[in-house]
Amino acid sequence: MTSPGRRGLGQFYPVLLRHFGQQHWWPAETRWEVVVGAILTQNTAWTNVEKAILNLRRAGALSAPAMEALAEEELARLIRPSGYYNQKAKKLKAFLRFLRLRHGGSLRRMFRIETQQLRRELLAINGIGEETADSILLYGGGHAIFVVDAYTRRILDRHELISAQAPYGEIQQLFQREIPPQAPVYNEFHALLVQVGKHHCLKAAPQCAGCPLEPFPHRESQGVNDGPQRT
DNA sequence: TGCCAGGCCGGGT
DNA sequence: ACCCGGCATGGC
Repeated sequence: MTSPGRRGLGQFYPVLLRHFGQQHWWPAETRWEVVVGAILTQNTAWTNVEKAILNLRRAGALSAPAMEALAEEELARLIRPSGYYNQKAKKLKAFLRFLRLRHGGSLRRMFRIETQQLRRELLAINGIGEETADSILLYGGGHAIFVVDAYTRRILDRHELISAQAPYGEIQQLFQREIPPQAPVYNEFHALLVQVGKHHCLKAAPQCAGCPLEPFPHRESQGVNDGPQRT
């Protein structure tokens, strides 16, 4: 009978889907935009990324060749609203160089590489860590790999399914063991977790009331101790 | 006003 | 193998 996860997890998905509906992620027009967005959204609110992408579009720089033609300083200026703009301009340039040298500048060719092999290649690029690599793989290339982000960590920690300090790979494997590897499902599931995270399981306050996952076992506070004693 | 947001890197222990 | 400081903007 294969118990569905230790508790929840597998059961979260249908509940969230029913509550929020399809998310239609990643919010981008093209696969190249997915790559750009994945880098720009590192530790940054998506609304700021939207401003940066709008700047790029208005400058006609929202394609790989056009972006690569820009001076790094000019690219940094355009993506300024997304924060860390000097770092991120460098990262975009690093990805562009990788794409051109290693895959002839073609995302279609790049995404034909086997999942784990391509993942290693992406991680070797300076500025691409695990979450960014997996976002590109899943949302850009349709590879069946689960994306773990801060929301995912917080939600699983809140439900005591795994420690928030657990290594990325452990959390990822938890999902990939429980959920059969289908990209559309991984895509939707992660998008739904972000949706939950935006309204509940906040860093500052729990906000458990009204959460669709409220029926599942969880703790209200996030401290190691149970928060302030109520005496 | 301070805290937060869909991380990652490099240097130090 | 961890831990930390740095990177930066815009919204509430």
